[in-house]
Amino acid sequence: MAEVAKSRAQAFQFRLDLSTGIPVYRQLIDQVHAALSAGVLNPGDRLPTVRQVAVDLAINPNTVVRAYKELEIRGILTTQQGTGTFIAERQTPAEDGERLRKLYALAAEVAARAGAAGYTLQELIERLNELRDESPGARKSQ
Amino acid sequence: MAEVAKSRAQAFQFRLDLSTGIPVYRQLIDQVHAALSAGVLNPGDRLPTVRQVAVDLAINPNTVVRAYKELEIRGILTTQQGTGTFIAERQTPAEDGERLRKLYALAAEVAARAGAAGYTLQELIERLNELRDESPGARKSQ
DNA sequence: TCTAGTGTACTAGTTTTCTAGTACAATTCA
DNA sequence: TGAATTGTACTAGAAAACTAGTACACTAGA
Repeated sequence: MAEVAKSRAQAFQFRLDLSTGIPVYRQLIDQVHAALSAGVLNPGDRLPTVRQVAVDLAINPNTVVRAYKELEIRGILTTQQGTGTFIAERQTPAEDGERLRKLYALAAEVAARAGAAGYTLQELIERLNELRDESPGARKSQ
Repeated sequence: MAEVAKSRAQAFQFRLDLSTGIPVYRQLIDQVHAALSAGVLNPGDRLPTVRQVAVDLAINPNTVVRAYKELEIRGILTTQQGTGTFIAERQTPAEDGERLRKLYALAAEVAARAGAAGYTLQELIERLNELRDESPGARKSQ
């Protein structure tokens, strides 16, 4: 028994809302993003195993894999076959990982809010584009 | 021959980029939005007819209809069977005004938060664009 | 080595999305 | 009224998205 996994941040659990029509794998991704921005998950934390999530939510392991894989591609987490899945220590070594990670989290949250309020992402993006064009002051101080 | 349509803002034309993988109907919607924000299209302007667009772009009339219909639902344009499709005089007829105002408020708040966190609006917009392209579904209630 | 626990790969079925085919209905104008 | 022009409705097929079934491979620990 991996007591490490048990004693640490194993508390994290996924939820599922089938009434929204939002794909399961995307809900998982969003929840990881949200947990990251909320500080519930931190670098090095272990995520529940593919099978564990599959059993808990009564879904197929591959659906969990898909979510984990996308997050891994973005550098959000790392997977180690036979060991487990963990929040990456450094999200994106390319640039300032922390900064980019927060930007992702912010974008995800914004997207979720817009959707919940009945707006398409496209609509929001257009308004933001207008704002950007209107007030160059909102840009990086130059 | 409707010389009215000919002499007025009939200049507007749709384009199509099949290499992007973005659905045709969506490209049409985006182009109307872009033309509106760019001032190329203005309230009262007539859009090319469903059939005209279908012929020009070698697509099915119903694909054009779908784009026009979504824009109509949002109050962007009005259609009149047997007459044509026009940019709505008032983009925000009463109740839609409330909706748009809230969108503006949301956009403003988002912009403020991004700025406070040290991101440019451009950065956020780019991430949102990625999110949009990743999940074009999200299913807006119809 | 052996076993338990982990992620992975391949394939397939179902659902949703997107586009098309075809016929119908409303409007305008001579 | 009747023809031409416009948008609309219904149906269906192809493609993509999403999830599932099943077997395999890697890792850690006894």
